[in-house]
Amino acid sequence: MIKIAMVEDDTELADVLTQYLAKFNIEVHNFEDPFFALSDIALNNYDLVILDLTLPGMDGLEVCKTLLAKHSIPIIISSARSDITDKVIALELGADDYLPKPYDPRELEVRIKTILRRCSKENHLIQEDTKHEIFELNVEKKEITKNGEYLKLTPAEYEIMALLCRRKGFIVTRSEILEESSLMSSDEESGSLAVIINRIRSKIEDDQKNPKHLLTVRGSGYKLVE
Amino acid sequence: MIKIAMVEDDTELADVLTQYLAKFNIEVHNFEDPFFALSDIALNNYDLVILDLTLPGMDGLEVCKTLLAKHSIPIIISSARSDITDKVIALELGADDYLPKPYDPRELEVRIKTILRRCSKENHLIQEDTKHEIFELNVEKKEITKNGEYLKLTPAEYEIMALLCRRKGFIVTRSEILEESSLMSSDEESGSLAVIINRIRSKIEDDQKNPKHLLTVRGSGYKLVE
DNA sequence: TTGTGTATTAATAAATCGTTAATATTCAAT
DNA sequence: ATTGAATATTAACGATTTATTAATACACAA
Repeated sequence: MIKIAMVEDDTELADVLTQYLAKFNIEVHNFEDPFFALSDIALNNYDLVILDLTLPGMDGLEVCKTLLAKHSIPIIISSARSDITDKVIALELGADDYLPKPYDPRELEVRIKTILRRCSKENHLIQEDTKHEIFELNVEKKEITKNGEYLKLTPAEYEIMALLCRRKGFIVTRSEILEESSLMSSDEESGSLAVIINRIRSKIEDDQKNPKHLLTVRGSGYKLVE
Repeated sequence: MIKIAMVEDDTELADVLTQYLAKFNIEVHNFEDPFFALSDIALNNYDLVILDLTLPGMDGLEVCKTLLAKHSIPIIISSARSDITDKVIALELGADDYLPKPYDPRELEVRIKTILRRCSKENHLIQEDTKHEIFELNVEKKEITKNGEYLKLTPAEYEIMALLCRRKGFIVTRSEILEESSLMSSDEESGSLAVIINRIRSKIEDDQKNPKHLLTVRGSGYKLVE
């Protein structure tokens, strides 16, 4: 479970993001008030902070500075201010990423994962006890590996597999897959999905007839387990 | 035993919820009068507050504000007001969840459990003395484990087992099971239930002939014990 | 335009799972 | 102990969901 502190005054946006990220096993606590956020971050162990720069009453960059000074927690800056210097300043200060609004929640999810991966790699301690993941998704490279070995997937296969990877361990419904995948017709009744799932299995399962990783949850959807 | 303070002027609804939640080992004390509620909450240790916003005489949001200021108790807001701003305001204030009326009692039960789990995780102390449960239900993953081991259950088996888990230690009548399970015919006379109970036993009991966990309470129903 | 790679469709097969029914067992009341 | 009602067991059935396969349509790049 990834735990994130978000500092965002647009509660509606915060709500959307919270719900979206929950699907990917990311728990979001939002704070409208940056001071309250700062004190809570001091108390609880968050994995990451998402900080909106356009806050009322306080300059977001100040919050960022304080955070960096007091904690060694990864920070993603999000801002509607088109001012390019903000980005530069934030990154100079030591923020880990900058995401101009508006952005796609999926984009945010990817960045979060990327940053956490990077940070945990920097942390030798954590690197040690990081369990060996069988399936690894590299969004930048558009690559999925199984035990380090590159899986040759077609675009649609990749999209489905990537979604399953991101939601590893959790059920993904058929309609969620169809909605997410731009490459496939969203027709629920079409058999395409089953066909592609089948092809993925032939590529990732040792015994295709007895899947150990890509499981079907009858009546619900599919689920990738390690 | 989970102890909840409910502030709800619709006593009929309060009654229904109280009875429903009692089945899941949740004790509800209802207060029609918010001021009386506030004083009682100060005196007794409740685990959570369910607060109706549409109260007569006093603005529910004021109650919410007072609660948050004086206690660190989780709050679920419930309201018939369709006004979206209420939700936003409540969550901004620091309420933990918002449930628009009318809602399914089952929905409420799930939210209560979720919030308490989340809050107890934040509390390091409580996290320590959490006892090791044999059977664990993960609603999101649609997964039930026994001593950490995944139980492979069919949909109907899962539904029944999930209900038994949620009411762990208490008797669940046959008709309650049949009502709850959408997958099974609600025909009381059908023998299906017995068959499925039997199949569950074969999966969770060490000695199926002498069940230690899924017990039948002759004349009443079934009961899951650890 | 052509060819290769890929998604879709459709038709069939297979697996899954709740139901039924027939029989056995258990338990409590008399 | 005997009886009757409640529950358990087992196997077979059939409806539904999912998998498989092959044929077809489509898109994109050479």
